[in-house]
Amino acid sequence: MIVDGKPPTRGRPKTLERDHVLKTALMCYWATSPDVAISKICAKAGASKPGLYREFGSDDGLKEAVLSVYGEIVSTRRSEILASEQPFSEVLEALITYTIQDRRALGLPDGCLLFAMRARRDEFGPLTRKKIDQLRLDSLEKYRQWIDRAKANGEFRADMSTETAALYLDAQAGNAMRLQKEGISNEVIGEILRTAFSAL
Amino acid sequence: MIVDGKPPTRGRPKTLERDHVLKTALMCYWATSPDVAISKICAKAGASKPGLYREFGSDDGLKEAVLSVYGEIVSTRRSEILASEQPFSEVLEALITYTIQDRRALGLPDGCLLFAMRARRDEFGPLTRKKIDQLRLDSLEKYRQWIDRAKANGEFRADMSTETAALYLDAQAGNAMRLQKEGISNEVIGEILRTAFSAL
DNA sequence: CACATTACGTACCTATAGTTACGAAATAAA
DNA sequence: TTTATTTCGTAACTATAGGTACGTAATGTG
Repeated sequence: MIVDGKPPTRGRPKTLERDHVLKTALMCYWATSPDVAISKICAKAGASKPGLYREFGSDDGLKEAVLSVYGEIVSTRRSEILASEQPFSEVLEALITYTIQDRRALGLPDGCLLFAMRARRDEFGPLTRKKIDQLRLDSLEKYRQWIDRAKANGEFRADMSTETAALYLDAQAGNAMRLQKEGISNEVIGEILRTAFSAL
Repeated sequence: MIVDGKPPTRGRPKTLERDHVLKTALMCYWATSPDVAISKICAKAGASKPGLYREFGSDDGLKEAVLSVYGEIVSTRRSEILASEQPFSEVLEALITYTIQDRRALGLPDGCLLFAMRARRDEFGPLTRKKIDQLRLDSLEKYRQWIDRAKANGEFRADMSTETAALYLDAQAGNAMRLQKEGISNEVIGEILRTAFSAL
């Protein structure tokens, strides 16, 4: 069988749609919890269990792959916002807007899968744990760079360490996502975020 | 067998130490996660499984009972702090001191069991869910009362609704407990709390 | 003493989790 | 067509979860 420019390969052609499975698992984890059983994901994705294991190796491997996809999306968007050359306060406002967007209207679950999984880090396998840690470090690093730039511009108080400020921003974002998952309205969450950011 | 002032009762005397089991379960849940299996709690407490089920009815019942104990302790201490007649800012500082106390030095696990369980509310049975909701409502109510008193004294900005302020305080406390569980130092957490509270 | 009563805990039950053995199916190469 | 190769998915396996049936032990009562 010839597909695209790939050279023809021997053996039975693969039919498992990796991306579809990943997206299915992502939505399952995100909408409910990362506890969702592999069997359920298989059923929802219309894939067989051995197929999943061939592709991802294990439950741990699947979760790692899902987090890679999810982390890529979230991290990309955040980088775009933080890399902006706008004034500090406007970037803050953009962060708020992004955070409290109406996910339901976009067909997305409330809350943030990454924060949900971070809260249960120790329950996962080594691959997932490593991915969680990496995404967290990446996130903090992006915040740090942004804050350091703001400090250089005199837009950020010098009496707060960059590290603490990054932790603060990350914590407030996590807060917002948890409140959203608990059903608090986005307006109130916005008010809370603005209050928290007004301290910077 | 005659114990205390209780009238003698027929049948084999009960040997299961309810309080000991509750404390054991509490520490298990708190130190790791509320996922800890009943069998493990039995082993740690030196009790039999049927004994546990006779006493608490189910996994759900045990978790509810544990939350009752834990909630009572936490809520009592918070009430003491919030009921103080000290100035608003000093009560805030007392809240911070209480929040970032060195739990390890007291032989207690880091973090807060209640916040940990709230994050996973939907995974529990009806009794536990109800208890979680009740404790959360109690907590918010205490914050509201305190804020309203502060407003009456002119110690709190009038442009923020009491409801939102209560949510804000509760959210910051939850944040602190999660950061503590993640291993962030209490000094940094204190700095973050002071920053968050400085916005009020 | 025998009896009614209550709690005890061993040894099981059922359901479900993650995981895989293995024979069948589908392809390219010989 | 046959063979080598690769993937397929049914039907298992093992471990562990929450939960309980039931015979036994320990008490007060008559």
